[in-house]
Amino acid sequence: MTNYDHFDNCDNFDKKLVENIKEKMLEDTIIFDLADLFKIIGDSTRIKILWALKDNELCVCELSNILNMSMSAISHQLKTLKNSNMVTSRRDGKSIFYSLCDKHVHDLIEIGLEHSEEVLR
Amino acid sequence: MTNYDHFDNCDNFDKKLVENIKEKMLEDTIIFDLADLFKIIGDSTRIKILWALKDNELCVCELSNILNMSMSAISHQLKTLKNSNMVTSRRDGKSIFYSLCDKHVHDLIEIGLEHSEEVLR
DNA sequence: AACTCATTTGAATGATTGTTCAATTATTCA
DNA sequence: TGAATAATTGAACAATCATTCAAATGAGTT
Repeated sequence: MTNYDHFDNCDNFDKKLVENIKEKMLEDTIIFDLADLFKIIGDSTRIKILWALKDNELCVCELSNILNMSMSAISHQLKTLKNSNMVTSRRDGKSIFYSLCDKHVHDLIEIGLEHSEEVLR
Repeated sequence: MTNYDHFDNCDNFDKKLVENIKEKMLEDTIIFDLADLFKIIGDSTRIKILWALKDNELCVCELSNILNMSMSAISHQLKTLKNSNMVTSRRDGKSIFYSLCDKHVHDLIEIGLEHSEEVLR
């Protein structure tokens, strides 16, 4: 556990400000959860899947056709999305239908869309 | 350019629905920009940096102390944040002060925080 | 000018990740 | 039961990425 305390001595180092910011820093568990959340939607394939599932439930075969990707690739990504509680599935005969778990998931993408133009210039 | 058209023939394949979703799919450029945006804030170090810069401008030395990481690591991350137009810098003497480029950046993290508890169970 | 301070840079490393491929499971239908 | 369909799985591969280390830069100081 390295402690980089040899870096607390630059000329303008504002000890009070730094301590204040340290106190107000988010807890590590929260930060890691938050990073994980953004990591999940930080992939174009997964964004497409979530966008396709916006108003419909779809089977792997249909998603594979919509994204023009192999069913295996889609299935792997659906598993990731399921592990993050973003999609659920239900079996109907031979097919398995996926749908959004939570409206929050879609909201986040919408909000990202609104901000992306402005943030990324 | 593989075309996975051998996947458009499962029993329940809803051709109309699939075509409809394809039409409403986001443009690729938009999806990639959006994925890039989420990718950038999908890292705990960068989230901490952005959170620390919420209300203050800070130099690399201070950030290095707040995150307890080497200045080199911080500097590398600041560079990616700068390339994504999320932070700016200004030199003052020997130090270089970084600050948030845009309120949208911080908004996105706040929104992610609100949603993360509900999305991630 | 030489010296220190604050930061940046580039190469190297280990870790993670998205997709492919081949094999496997689970269900339906004949 | 056996064949066909729909989806999942795990290993393998290449690509990307965060951090470290050592060296280099640029600004202030003496």
